Amino acid sequence: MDLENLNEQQKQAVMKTEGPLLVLAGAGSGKTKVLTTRIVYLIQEKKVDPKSILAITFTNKAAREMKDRVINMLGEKAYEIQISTFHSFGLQIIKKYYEKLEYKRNFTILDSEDSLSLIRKILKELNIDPQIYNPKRIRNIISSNKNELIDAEGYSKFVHTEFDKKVLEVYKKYEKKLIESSSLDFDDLLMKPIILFQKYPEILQEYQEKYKYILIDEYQDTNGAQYLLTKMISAKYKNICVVGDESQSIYSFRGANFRNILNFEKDYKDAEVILLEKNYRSTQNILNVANDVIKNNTQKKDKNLWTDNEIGSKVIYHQAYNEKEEAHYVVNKIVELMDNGVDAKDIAILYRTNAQSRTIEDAILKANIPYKIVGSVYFYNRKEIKDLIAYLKVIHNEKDNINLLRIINVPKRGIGPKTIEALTNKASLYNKSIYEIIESGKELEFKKMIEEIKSKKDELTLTELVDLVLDKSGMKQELINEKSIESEIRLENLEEFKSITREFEEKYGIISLEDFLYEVSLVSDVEEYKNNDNALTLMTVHSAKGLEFDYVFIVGLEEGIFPHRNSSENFDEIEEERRLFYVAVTRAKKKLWLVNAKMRTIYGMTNRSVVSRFINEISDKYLEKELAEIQFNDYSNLIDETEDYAIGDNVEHDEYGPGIVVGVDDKVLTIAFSHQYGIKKMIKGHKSIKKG
DNA sequence: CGGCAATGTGTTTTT
DNA sequence: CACATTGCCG
Repeated sequence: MDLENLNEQQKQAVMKTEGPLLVLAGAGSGKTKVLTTRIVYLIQEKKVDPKSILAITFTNKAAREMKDRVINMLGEKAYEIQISTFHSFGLQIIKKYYEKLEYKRNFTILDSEDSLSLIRKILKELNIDPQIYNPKRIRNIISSNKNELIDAEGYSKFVHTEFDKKVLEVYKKYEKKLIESSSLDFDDLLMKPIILFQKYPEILQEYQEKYKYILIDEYQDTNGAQYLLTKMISAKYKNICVVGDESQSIYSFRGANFRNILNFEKDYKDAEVILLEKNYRSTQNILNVANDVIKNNTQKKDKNLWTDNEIGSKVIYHQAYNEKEEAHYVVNKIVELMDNGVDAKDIAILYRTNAQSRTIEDAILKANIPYKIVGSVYFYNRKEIKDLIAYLKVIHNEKDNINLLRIINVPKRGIGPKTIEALTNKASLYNKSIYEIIESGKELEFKKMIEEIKSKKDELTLTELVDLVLDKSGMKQELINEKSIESEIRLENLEEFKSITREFEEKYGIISLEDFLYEVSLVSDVEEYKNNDNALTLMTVHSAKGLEFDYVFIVGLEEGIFPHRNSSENFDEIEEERRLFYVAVTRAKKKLWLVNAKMRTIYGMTNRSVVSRFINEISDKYLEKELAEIQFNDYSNLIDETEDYAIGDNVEHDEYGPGIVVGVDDKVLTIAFSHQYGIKKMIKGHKSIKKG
């Protein structure tokens, strides 16, 4: 087999098939190529049975990409390789051994929003004030414990404060309710297989024997459960190859532990380590910027990206006057690029928080550039879609109280909070599901409706079933009656959903409701089904991981935004923000712009911003700085240079009303406005301020 | 029970 | 500012 198009390190990583191997793959160093070539090498050269290879990724997208590439290289045989995400792998195990885990065959997978409503419900039942015990926070605590394999019982050992005590109470009830409703949350998909393996060593052995060769992508993002799961399965043959880059670990807030990668050599004594430092993606200038910043992190392996690519133009650092001008600047540059023949799809605007997309979107709309915003509103998170799926889930598993409560009064059928409370109480009194104890009233009509659909479901295709649900539930009619733009969009989304079910049917032939629900539960983004048209991409840096673009704009490089204010206190969190910045920079192939604004309005408050520390960490020799005070003419007439101020002057602001000057410096006034606006800094002589 | 006004809250999010 | 959630009243 031909390995000639690989570099020396890549070749080593492919050929070292036996024993533990750690591949530290810098951004753009050909990681996926190594992984896929390695799989092919195992099969073709080492005559390994495709069935004994397990390759694990984090996203469906990555799994699919790997699969496609391997299919291209291997053909038919590739279908026998187990290439899947952590969660779908976990699900497969649970599907096989659900009985040993006390689950019914028709268990439900709850998404994070479902978990949250379950927690809200539990708080209510336990009479715990959600103001003090924030449901989201509690969910996160429970989730991170599960990711570290700490169940409620285990958590009881960590209880110190009153707060912990309440969390424990909720956690216990949460566990109980999941079992009662035969439901699993996302974390269970990883945790339950481990519990299964611990309880039944013979089952673990079966998996150890089956998967003699294991590959894990993005190892820096593994959490405790994922780490242990793969460790257990690889324990016998120890042919485990992990690929990752600790400098790209950006999900620690979700339990990812990049120390898993740093500790790999300790975990596997005879591990070999291969560094992939040659970058095939970016210009030297871009890499220099990335290296300059990331070297300020203390927790990392030494690694220095280099490239044979050209030096390229310097990275532009542009400071705009405010966020509108920031957007204006970026859009102008993009128009320029496109005038010079660049395709919109080769350009991306990256930001730290979704909220930043608005201003940019406005500017893009004015310039009439085709664009797409990735990941802000997930298709499956839209209300009407979630409602429809909730119906399907209840039809599949009537014990699923969470989804039942979601739709019992959707569309409105006169079942209000009182009735719901009564039903909930009765259900817990008799230790039955809500569905079971329904015997009268409007809710009985609801139950009969579900029963009717259930009785017909076996004769229908999935798409027909969806139609029946939309019809019988009244969801469709409600939207038709509403006749608003909003309801039109919702109806369209439901149609879109049917096109997805149709696609499933084309792909798999007859697909059961069960399989469809499992699949849908593990796929959160419909973009994955959609074609990539030629559009400019707007997205958060997090969503940009793993992608690349010729031209990249990173905006909002200000203290408080990037790095984010919630992370600026804590050392570890700042390092994570820095890794995030590193990820952002290394997305760019040809040219990179770093952009920020001097003034920014957040939550309706305008404040002067401080340049992001990451900008200051970059050596001047790689940067071309454009520190525009006022970039565009239409702003210059707002400044009146003749006005002079002193401390104590009374002023009147267009928006904030009366204020008193409390500070004057060269160009900037500090003004105290009424308390709802607070103290603000403004450019001296700005037309929005008048002496009063 | 359902609709509307008041109030509060505010990162990132592979599954 | 923009959105979600809560609380009150018809």
